[in-house]
Order: sequence, then structure tokens, then C-alpha cells
Amino acid sequence: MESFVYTILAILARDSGSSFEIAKKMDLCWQTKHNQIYPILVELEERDLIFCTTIPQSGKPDKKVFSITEQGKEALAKWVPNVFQEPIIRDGFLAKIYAQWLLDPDTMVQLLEERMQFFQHKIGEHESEIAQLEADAGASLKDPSSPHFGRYILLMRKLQMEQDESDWCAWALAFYQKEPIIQYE
Amino acid sequence: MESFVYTILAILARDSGSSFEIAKKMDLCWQTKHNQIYPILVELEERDLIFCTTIPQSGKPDKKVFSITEQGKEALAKWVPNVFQEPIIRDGFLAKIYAQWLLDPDTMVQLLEERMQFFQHKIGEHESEIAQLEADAGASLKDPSSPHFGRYILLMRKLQMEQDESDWCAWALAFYQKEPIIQYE
DNA sequence: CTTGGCATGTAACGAGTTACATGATTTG
DNA sequence: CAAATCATGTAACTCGTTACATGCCAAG
Repeated sequence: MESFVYTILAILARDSGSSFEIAKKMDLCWQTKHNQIYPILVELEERDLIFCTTIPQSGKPDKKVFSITEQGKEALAKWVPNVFQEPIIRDGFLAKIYAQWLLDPDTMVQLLEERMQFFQHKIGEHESEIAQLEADAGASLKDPSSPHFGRYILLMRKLQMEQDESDWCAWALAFYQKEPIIQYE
Repeated sequence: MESFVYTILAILARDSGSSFEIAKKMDLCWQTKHNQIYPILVELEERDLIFCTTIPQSGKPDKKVFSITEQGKEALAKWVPNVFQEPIIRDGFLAKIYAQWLLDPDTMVQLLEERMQFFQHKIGEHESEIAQLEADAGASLKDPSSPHFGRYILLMRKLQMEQDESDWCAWALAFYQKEPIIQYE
């Protein structure tokens, strides 16, 4: 929960945005559904760590744009050097791999191909986001004092991880094709 | 939850074990605390997907060894080709990276080094587990019809992922050392 | 002699998801 | 003209963690 709250602050520190926009950016660090962030935003506003500007819109409900306050930035900076955070990973697909010996090879091949496609799709998305960032931010991307640097290096990490996942699928698939051709390690 | 339950079944399909032993093996697929598995084991036993042999022990509470039933194997095999499972990742460290521009470089360097060490430690653990597996199972490790194959390829994947995480930390650290020497991509 | 691992569980609480409610605008 | 995306939120429910309870054995 703590990490979840500070992820919102970290996102708002880089750029103001609506609850909906925040929700989309969360995925890179902390997966969640948009519902969860509404009550937190209220709480953060009460604690003066963020503030909200309401933009009236015709037809739609008002758009609420949240921004971080100086206090918010301080709270965030104070949290960062705190206790070590263990990453949480839960992946049902891996249980399926664990149980693969009970299944026919065709099912497993299909499963692995589906997974590979999933990551290939993600890779495409992240590649275009990086290209966008490069176009927008230019050289500041590689400057640790720029607010874009963090997102940039996280995107690069995600991309590499997804490439690895995809490579691993290819490697695993080779075992079912009788000819293990791909080197992995 | 569903994936969680089937992960238990997948582990028991490979090898019988106590609740405690299951809990330790869960980490590779689905991180959880041991408390959560006790009520599930009761439920699975009621549904005849697993059965339990109680071994009396002096001093300690009885050791309960759980094994999968034929019905359990069938249920597991039926689940595998089911709906695609999206992996869940939540990592507070990444939020810290997101917010890095608000912090002094020293803090970030320390954070990255700590993270790197964490993964290096995990790599060591998994390497010795793989060596153990290779010694125990030999050639059957690379045979998709062996019950060890699944765990083997999952361990290889974990190892690669952790190596990547560690490499990424080194890459990110280079930005703070003025000389980005490491190639990543 | 204390920390950590082995070993099993329950109860209370906090975190996270699903379903529901509502409605405009854009894309296929 | 249906589905997806933008957009905001509440309520009910399920999932997951922490705290508690108990006790042995081995290593440092």
C-alpha cells in the first residue's frame, strides 16, 4: 500500500494528470485497477501532498487534474531511501509450465506461442513509447536530473525484460521441436 | 486465487510434501505467505484433489505430507489450456526510480547497489539449485515429459531475469558515474 | 544463548478486484 | 451501430498479510 501511494506521488511529481491518466502510468511500477486510486487521491489531497484543479467539461463529468505540492515532493524524497522493497511477482502461466509434463506437447506449444505473442505486443508498445519520449525530451532523457530520466530507464528495463521473456519462450519451444537450436544462457 | 490453488496442485504433482515445503516452492510462480495455504489444503482435500498422510513426530506437531490424487492431476491438466493469465508485477523500487530526479545521486547509487546485491544473492541461490537439480535428475531435465523439466526451465528463466535485473542496475549506475561505459540493449 | 530454520495453524485486518452506475466521443 | 476509450466514482466481496500462539533443533 505504501509503495502504491508513493507511486502515485512519483507519477504526479513528473507530470500532473487526471486519475485516469495516473492509472495508466501505474502499470510500469505497480499494477492496479483505476478504482483503487480514487480514495487515495482524496486522502493525499487532505494531507496536502497533492492538490486538484477542476476543469468543467460539457457533457462529461468535470475533469480533475491533480498536481503534487512541495510537501508532496518532500514526503516522496523522504520515502525513497527507506526500507528495501521486495518485488512481488505472481504469474499463473508459470504454474502451467510447472505442470507441463502432464500435458500433451501441442497444448504447451500453443501456450508458449500465445505468451510469446503477448510479450511481442508489449515490446511494440514500449518501443513506440520510448521513441515518443526521445522525440519529446531529447538529450535530457539521459540526464539523471531530468524528470524524464526515471521513466526512460524504467521503459528500457521493461523492454529488455519483455525481450527476455519472449526469448525464453522461443528457447522452451525448441524442446518441443526436437531440435534445440537456440542458445540461452 | 485460481492460479494460486493450481500452483499448489502443480507443485504436488511433481512431488509430495508438507505445507511448509509447498510454501517454499511457491515463490518461483506465485509469491505468498505460508498462512494462506493451510485453508486451501483443507479445501483441496475435501474435493479429493489431494490426500494427506500424517507422520507422527516426537516433540513436534505431526508432519502432514500431502500428495496429489488422479482427480487432482486431471483437474490440473484441464485448467492449463484455460484463459490466458496476465502476470502481476508490483515493485516499490521502480517507483523510487521514477522519482529519482528529486534525490541526490548518492542516495540513488546506494539504492541501485543494494538492489544489485539483492539480485546477485538470488542468482547464487538459483545457480546452486540448478546444479543440485542437474546432479539429481541428469538428462531427464531436458526431457519435456519429465516432472523435473518444468521446474528446470522455470529456474533457468528466473536466473536469466535476475541477471538482467542486475545488469540493468549496473547500466543505470553508469549514468551517475559520469562515464556510461556499459552497453545495454 | 540467540538467531534462524522447521513445523502447523487461527483471527483480524488491510489491500485489491469485480460489479454496478452513467455517459460522451472516437474508431472500425 | 457496436466496441473501445475517455472519464469518475461507490459498494460488496475476495484475496493476501500481519499478528498471535506454540515448540523443537541446529548453528554460530
